[in-house]
Amino acid sequence: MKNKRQGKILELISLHDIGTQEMLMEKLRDSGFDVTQATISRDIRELKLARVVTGKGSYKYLPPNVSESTVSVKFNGALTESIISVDSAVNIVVIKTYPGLAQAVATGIDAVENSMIVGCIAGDDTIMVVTRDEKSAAVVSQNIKKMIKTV
Amino acid sequence: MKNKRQGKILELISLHDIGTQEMLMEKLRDSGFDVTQATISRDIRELKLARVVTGKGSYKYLPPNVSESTVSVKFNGALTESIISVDSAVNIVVIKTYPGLAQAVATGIDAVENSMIVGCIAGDDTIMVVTRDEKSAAVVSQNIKKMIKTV
DNA sequence: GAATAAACCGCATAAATATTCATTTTGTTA
DNA sequence: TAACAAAATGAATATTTATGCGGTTTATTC
Repeated sequence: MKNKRQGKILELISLHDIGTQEMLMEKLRDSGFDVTQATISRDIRELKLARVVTGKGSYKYLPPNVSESTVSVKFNGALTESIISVDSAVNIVVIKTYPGLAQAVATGIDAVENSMIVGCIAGDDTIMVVTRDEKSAAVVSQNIKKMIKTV
Repeated sequence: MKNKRQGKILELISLHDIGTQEMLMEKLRDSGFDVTQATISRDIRELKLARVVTGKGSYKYLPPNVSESTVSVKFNGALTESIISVDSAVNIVVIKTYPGLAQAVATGIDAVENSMIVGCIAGDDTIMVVTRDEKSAAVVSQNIKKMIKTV
């Protein structure tokens, strides 16, 4: 029963915008699954669902996605050692590397997928990272600097 | 104050595993931001953070996932079929393509001359289009997305 | 089938988060 | 600067979510 119910939960949240466990409970009951909020809370933990803020400012459950796995990805030491300097202006972070290594480092930055980073482009020894806003640029720049230091 | 604080929040959640707003409140206070849980709740909504279940079964705040705001499409048009996603930040539009195709697509974008576009450069799989201002970036980004969809 | 253990789940409640309302702070215009 | 409007915030509280505990069901082994 539990498996079917959890399958139904995944189906429901992908079909509708469901913002609370109570709302989910009602939908589940419509589908013949008569459970309490407590059980749904446990299901959500087991399914590793995320509760996110939508564009409209309301809340919504989402299936597990890249967000979790991507965050754990870290730079490896070799890459951070190729970085000479990091600087930022407005919403752009500029990273200088030793000649020919920019592509490799940029690949690493792409791997550390981060919602603050819109995208990045690399030449031979320079990388430009476009971030969502000025604030993000500062954070990203600072994070990269920290990574350099800890290596 | 609010902006700095929210920037700090982004920094804190990217550096530590923060599972509750109360925990975040303590870290913020350590950093000199003396605010209440209520304010943090509002910040979280504004920053569109997500609360996700970690691998260990605990909870954790994360920045919003890129995939939410990124349009990823696969289509069968001449140039547009090589485009994976379009996004923008401030006055820059970033277009991701399949590997090696960025140059070709960029040539197409240059061809579609537009007074809003200052210029663009292309790497291997990423194009950056610099526009006059923020509004232009939104328009250009929107137009490209439409081109992808209508093909 | 009986005995035992493990998983499941509801109830009640604790813990965490969101929101209302009143106040203060900040920004704007004259 | 004064007067006003808008934004930001805290305190209290409502709402939502997580969990301890005990009962029940399910699975396993004899």
